Amino acid sequence: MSDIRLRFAPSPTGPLHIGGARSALFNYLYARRHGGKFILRIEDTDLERSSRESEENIKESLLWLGIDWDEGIDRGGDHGPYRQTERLDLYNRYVQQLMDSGDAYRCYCSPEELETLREEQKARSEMPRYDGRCRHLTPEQEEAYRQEGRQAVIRFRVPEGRTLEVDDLVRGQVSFESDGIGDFVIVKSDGIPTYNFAVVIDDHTMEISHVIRGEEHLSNTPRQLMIYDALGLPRPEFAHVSLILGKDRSKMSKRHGSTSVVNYVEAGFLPEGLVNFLALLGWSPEGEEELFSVEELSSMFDLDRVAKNPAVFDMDKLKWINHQHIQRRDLEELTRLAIPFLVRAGYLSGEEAGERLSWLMGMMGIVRSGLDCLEEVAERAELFFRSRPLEDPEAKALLKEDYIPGMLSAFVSALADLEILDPDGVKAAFKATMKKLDLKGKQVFMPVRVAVTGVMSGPEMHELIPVIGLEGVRERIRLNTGLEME
RNA sequence: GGCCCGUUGGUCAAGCGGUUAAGACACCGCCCUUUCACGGCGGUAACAGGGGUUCGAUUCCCCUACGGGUCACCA
Repeated sequence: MSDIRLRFAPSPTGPLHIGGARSALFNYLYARRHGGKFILRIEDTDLERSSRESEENIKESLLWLGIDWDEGIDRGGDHGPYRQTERLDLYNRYVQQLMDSGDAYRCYCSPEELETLREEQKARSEMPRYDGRCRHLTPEQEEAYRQEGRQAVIRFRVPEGRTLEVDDLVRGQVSFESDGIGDFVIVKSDGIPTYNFAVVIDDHTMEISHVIRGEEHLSNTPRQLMIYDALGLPRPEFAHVSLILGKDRSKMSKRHGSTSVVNYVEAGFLPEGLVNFLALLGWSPEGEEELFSVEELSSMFDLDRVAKNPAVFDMDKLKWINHQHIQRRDLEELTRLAIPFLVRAGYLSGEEAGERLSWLMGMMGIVRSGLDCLEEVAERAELFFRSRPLEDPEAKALLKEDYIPGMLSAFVSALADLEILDPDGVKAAFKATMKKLDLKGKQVFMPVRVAVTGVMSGPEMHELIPVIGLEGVRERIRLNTGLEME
């Protein structure tokens, strides 16, 4: 039995962010790789911003990505509850311990007073931080504040002159001076612990062995280290992964476009494509291969190949990787995944889709090579469902020649004569038409394409025609040229 | 501003004292294709700057510059 335990601990304050997804993925992959457990904990101590809706979104997104958890919310386990607001009693015990040892104290400063303090410090161009004015209140002073109706917070008493060191699994030795850190709040005035405190208690009581998280938490680490030390608790291993940046090299945020996992679900990316891309953002495999399934990643991933430098989110590469995974997916599965997009485009109804599955598979087999994501199927598949009205002047010009009606008619009857309408048959029909009327390929291929599809480009005609069928061909020619085909 | 982290082609990224400095995406070219894509082949393109250490630095150390993160009763 392995004692490797990792966790993903999001705050349910919005949909799962792409950076959060990568953190979750790294934790998950590390746990899988080393035969450990992966736990999902919800950090909802921010009552204002937390919502069940966000929690649901996060869970859904994780499951969509294929990142399932062994323990935690909805799964149970021996270390619950897994939602911080349900663990308040537990935190209180540790707070009491810190109060008893003198490592924590009550502070009665009002938000306004603290704001004024910060302003003053800024004006003197000092670092804004709590000055410790409530550090040594007498019981009488405390009582007086309470009489005023003031609500206390509990602050951690930061020791002076201490050097805090982390041996970070990706960044190496990193040290901080405690003198640069002011006494910070561990319990808010409403009695709810703050992140920096709760995370320590939770990671300890849940026996988390490795904390893999974003670099934005690196500067929080010394605070957490001091709490571990004050409580006499063993520290987990830490690994801080660098941030994912937007095109302008600042932390990826809303203004960079699609930042939540649901955005990619909606655009029709495949979970394995997004996972593959995310894994490659900040981590690199040993060989030159870049396309992997989650299972493969699970057997390869490790922290020693995680990069220290931040990575810019490259949409082009995501598309390419997703394109590759689209080509690898089972055709029927891919077709089923594409159906919602076809329905949304108005090409067919959900019921029809079920009845025409094999036909749809035939179509997908042709268009999939051009897809970076499923959303694009709406455009790519359009000509299988309807002919665009003939608008392109260049295309129109092609149908003006005198020989066109005869040629089309000959071609359609050649198609009609076929025993089976398959790619080879269509090729034969093209040949027969050219031979019969003594025409060159140039006079036949493009005009037929335009007459049938209304546009100058698209899949090979010998692939397209068997799928739309003889009637489809007749109908489209009638639509685009007004000619009736026998 | 203090503290912390980082800096190899446009982007991801290998490299862990001696290499013609990989590979991928993007881009460009050619081929395939009587179309557009797909696909195949090839090409352009990088060690931020300055000091050390060393026989030798992309690699180790220091400084500078630049980028980012963080300094909340948010996580």
